[in-house]
Amino acid sequence: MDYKQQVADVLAPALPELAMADILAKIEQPKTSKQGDLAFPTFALAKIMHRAPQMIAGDVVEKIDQTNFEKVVAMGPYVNFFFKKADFSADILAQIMMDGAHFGDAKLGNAGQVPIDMSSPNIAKPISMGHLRSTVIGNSLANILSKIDYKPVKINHLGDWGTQFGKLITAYKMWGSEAEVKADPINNLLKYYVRFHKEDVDHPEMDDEARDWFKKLENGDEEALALWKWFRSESLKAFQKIYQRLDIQFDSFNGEAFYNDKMAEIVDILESKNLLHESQGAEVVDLSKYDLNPALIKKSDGATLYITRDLAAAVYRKRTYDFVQSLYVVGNEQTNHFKQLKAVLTEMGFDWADEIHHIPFGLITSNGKKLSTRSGRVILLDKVLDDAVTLAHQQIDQKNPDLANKDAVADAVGIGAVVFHDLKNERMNSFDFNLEEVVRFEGETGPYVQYAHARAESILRKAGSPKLTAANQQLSDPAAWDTLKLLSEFPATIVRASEAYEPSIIAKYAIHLAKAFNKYYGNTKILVEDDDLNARLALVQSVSIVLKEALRLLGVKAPDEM
RNA sequence: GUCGCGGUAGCUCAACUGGAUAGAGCAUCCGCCUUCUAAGCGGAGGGUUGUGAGUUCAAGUCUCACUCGCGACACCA
Repeated sequence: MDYKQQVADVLAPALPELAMADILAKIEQPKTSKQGDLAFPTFALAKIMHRAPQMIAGDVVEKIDQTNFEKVVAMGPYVNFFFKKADFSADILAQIMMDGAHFGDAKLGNAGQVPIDMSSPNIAKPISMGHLRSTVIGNSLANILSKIDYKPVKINHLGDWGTQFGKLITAYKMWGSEAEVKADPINNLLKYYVRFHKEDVDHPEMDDEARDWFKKLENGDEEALALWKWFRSESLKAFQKIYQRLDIQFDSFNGEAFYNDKMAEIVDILESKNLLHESQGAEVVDLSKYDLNPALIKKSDGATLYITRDLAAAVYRKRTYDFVQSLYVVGNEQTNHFKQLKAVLTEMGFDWADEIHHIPFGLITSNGKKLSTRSGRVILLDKVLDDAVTLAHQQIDQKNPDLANKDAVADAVGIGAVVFHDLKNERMNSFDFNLEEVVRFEGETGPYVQYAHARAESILRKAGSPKLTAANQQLSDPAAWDTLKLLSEFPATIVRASEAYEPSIIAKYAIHLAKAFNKYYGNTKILVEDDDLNARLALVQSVSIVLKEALRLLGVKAPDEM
C-alpha cells in the first residue's frame, strides 16, 4: 500500500492551490515517530497564502478526512499523519510472511547483464586489506543488483601481466626454489620480489635482466611462460582459499594477460578513426575537449599500457555480455583513468561508454600511510580474518560455551565483523586500519546485527517454530512501531542502495532494524499467551527474515545461534 | 600549480531529494540478568557542523572565497 499517496489524496482537496505532484514532493518522513509517520510542511503555502504556516497547518487539519488515519495533527508548521498501527502491521507482516526471503525483490533490471570488475589482486602478491574493499563492495553490489533482477557478472581482473613478472622471474632464478614456492607460494614469491627491489638499488644490471625476461615472456619463451603459468596457478590457489572464507565466487578470472591478443584491434580502430597522435615518441589520444590529459596508448618503445588493455577489456565485455551497465569497483585514486577510458571509448564512437561506471572507494591506510607491497607495509587479509575468528571463538567460549557448531559460528561472526565493518560506512570514506575497531563485536557492528537475528530465531525455536497464519497480525503496540515501519522500508532501501551503488545504505538499515528490534525485545515479553501472540511472533519472524536478507546482500552470514 | 575527494561530540561515523530540538556507536560515569541469549537494554555528560560571505521562509546539505588533510596529474597498474 502506498501510504504517501494516501496522504497526498487527503491533502489535495484541502490544498487546491497545489498540484498533486507538488504535494507528493513535499511530503516527508519525520525524524522520530513522535512526530508521526509522514508529515507535510506548510512553509511553501505560507508565501502563496500570505499567512503564517502554523495557522495553515491548523486549517488543513480541520479540512482533512481523517478516517484512514489514527490521527492527523498540526504540530507547528507541519501537518503530521499517524497511521493506523493495526492495519499497517497486518499489511506489512502478511507481506513478509508471504514473500519470505524474496521480500524486497523487484523487477527493475529486466535481466540485463552487469559485469562487475572487482577484487583484482596481483599475482605473486598477497591479498591485503586494500583488496578487501573492492572485493566486498563488488560482491555486495552483485547481490543487490541481482535482487532487483539484474544479472551481475563478477569479474576478477587479475594483475597477471606486466614488467613485474620479469623482475619476479629474475629474482626466482637467483634466490628461489621450487620447494619453497610450493610450500608457501604467495609469501615466498613476495619475498623474492621485495628482495629484488632492495638489491636492484645497488645492482642496476638486475633491471636489465628483468626487462629481458619480460621480453622473453611476451615473445612466448618456453621457460618464461612455464614459470609465469606456474606462479599464476599457485597464486590463484592461494587466492581461492581466501575467497572461500569470504564465501565469494567469481564468474570470470580473465585478467590482464587475457587481453594480450586483443589490444591490436583497439590500436587498429584508433588508427582507422585517426584518433592516434604521436607525442614525444609515444602514441596518444588527445582528450583536451574533455578537459583531460591525453591517453597514452603506446609507449615510445611500442609497448602498450594499462588503458589500452582496459579498452580491450571494455570492448570484450560489451561483445561478450552485451551489458546494460559495466561497473569497475576500483580505488578512488584511479578516477582519472576511468574518465580517460570513457572518453576514449566515446571518441571511438561507442555510445555504450555512458553505461560504464567507476565505483570508487576511499583508501585504507596504516598509521596514516598508504599501503605498499614493495616497502613491505601490508596488512594481510588472511591474518586479519584469522584474528577476527580467534576473537569470535573467545567470545563464544565466554558467552555461550555450550553452543553447537562453534567453529562455523566463529567463522561467520569473525569474518562477518570484518566484512560488515568495511561496508557500513560510505565507500568513499578513507580509514586508517585499526584491528580492534575492525573486529569489534559490540555497538554498531556486524555481530550486533547477527545477534539480533539469533535472538529472533531463538524466540521462534522456543515458540516451537510455529506455522504462522496470515490472520491476526494486527499489532498496535507502540513499542513495536519503529520495528514495523523499518520492516516496511526494506524494499525502498534496496533500490536506494542500488542507485547509489552504496552497500553502506543496506548496512545502516540493518543496524537500524537490529537496534529497533533489540529495544523491543528488551522491553516487551514476546512469549506470553494472549491475543497478540501470533502477531508478535509474525513480527519476530519478519525481523529474522529481513535481517538475514540484509546481511546476505552484504555478504555476511546470519547464524541461527551464537 | 591544476583537478578530484574529504573536514560534523575526545575517537569512529549518521543525517533519504534543503525542513522540526544536528543523531548513533566507541570511550567515561550510573542503573538493569529468579523473565524469551547482557555480543543486550535504559540513563548522564559531551557540538559555533574547518573559517567567512551569499541564495532561501528554512543550509551540515546549494553557490563563491579562503583554509587544512589525502589522492591523481602521459611512458606503473
